[in-house]
Amino acid sequence: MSEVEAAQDEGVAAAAAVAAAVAAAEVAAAAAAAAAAEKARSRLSRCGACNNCNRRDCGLCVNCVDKPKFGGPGIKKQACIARKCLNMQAREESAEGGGDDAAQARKRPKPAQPPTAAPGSAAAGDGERAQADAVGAAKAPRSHSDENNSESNAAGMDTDEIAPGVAAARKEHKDATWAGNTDVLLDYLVRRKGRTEGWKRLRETDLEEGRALDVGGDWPWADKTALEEEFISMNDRHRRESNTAPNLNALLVH
DNA sequence: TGTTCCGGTTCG
DNA sequence: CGAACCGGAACA
Ligand SMILES: [Zn+2]
Ligand SMILES: [Zn+2]
Repeated sequence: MSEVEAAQDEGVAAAAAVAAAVAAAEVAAAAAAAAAAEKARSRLSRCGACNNCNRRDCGLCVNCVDKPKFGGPGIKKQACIARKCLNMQAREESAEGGGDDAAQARKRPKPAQPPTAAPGSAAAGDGERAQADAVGAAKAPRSHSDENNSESNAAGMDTDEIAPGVAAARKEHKDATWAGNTDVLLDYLVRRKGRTEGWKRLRETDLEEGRALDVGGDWPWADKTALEEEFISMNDRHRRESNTAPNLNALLVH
């Protein structure tokens, strides 16, 4: 083989390689564009079917405690750690023609009602342990010095009759929820990394001495802290991978 | 209106 | 690079 011939072969090979590279690049670019376009619309939302989706707000994790509903400042804005969906689904783009399926029923969380019956009574119990008072949830534990409570009900007696046991149970229920709130909030404040701004603002306004009451609920987790840790990492891992892996069925814990 | 909480951005 | 923040659409 002459040197000229060898050089020609090399040239041909190089040209072919370039062509192949260009083609591959085009494919990759197209894929990237498609992926980017996909990412733009279509968020993921909770499946509504997994264990966590069917849980109620625990009211104790850092994410719950952050919620205004629980007296938090709403800085983190994340789902309850115990409720973080384990199988996020692509949001179905709009409603398909005609009557849609039963996907609607399992969208939003259970209201998480306060006790409707005094503990020990017939209607109490059966998995109705968790707290989370969403009804008439007062604002922050101590909203800015503002009190406007005037009884203006001159119409006489009201027909609203709540059994004394229930009223007491509700109050206790709520007190317990709020008590844990401040503790967890404070704990998180000293334990967290990074940012300062949001919570700094909180510190000078809402934070105050918390009465430690400790919620006496029987949670499914034995060691609250350990499980919380587990869920936090799961949460983040899921979040990170959700770009490429919309379905993480492997994480289902049925 | 208030709540949920994803996902992108920014901070450490 | 992971943790924290927060804009803001979807929902109730
Ligand atoms: Zn929670
Ligand atoms: Zn789910």
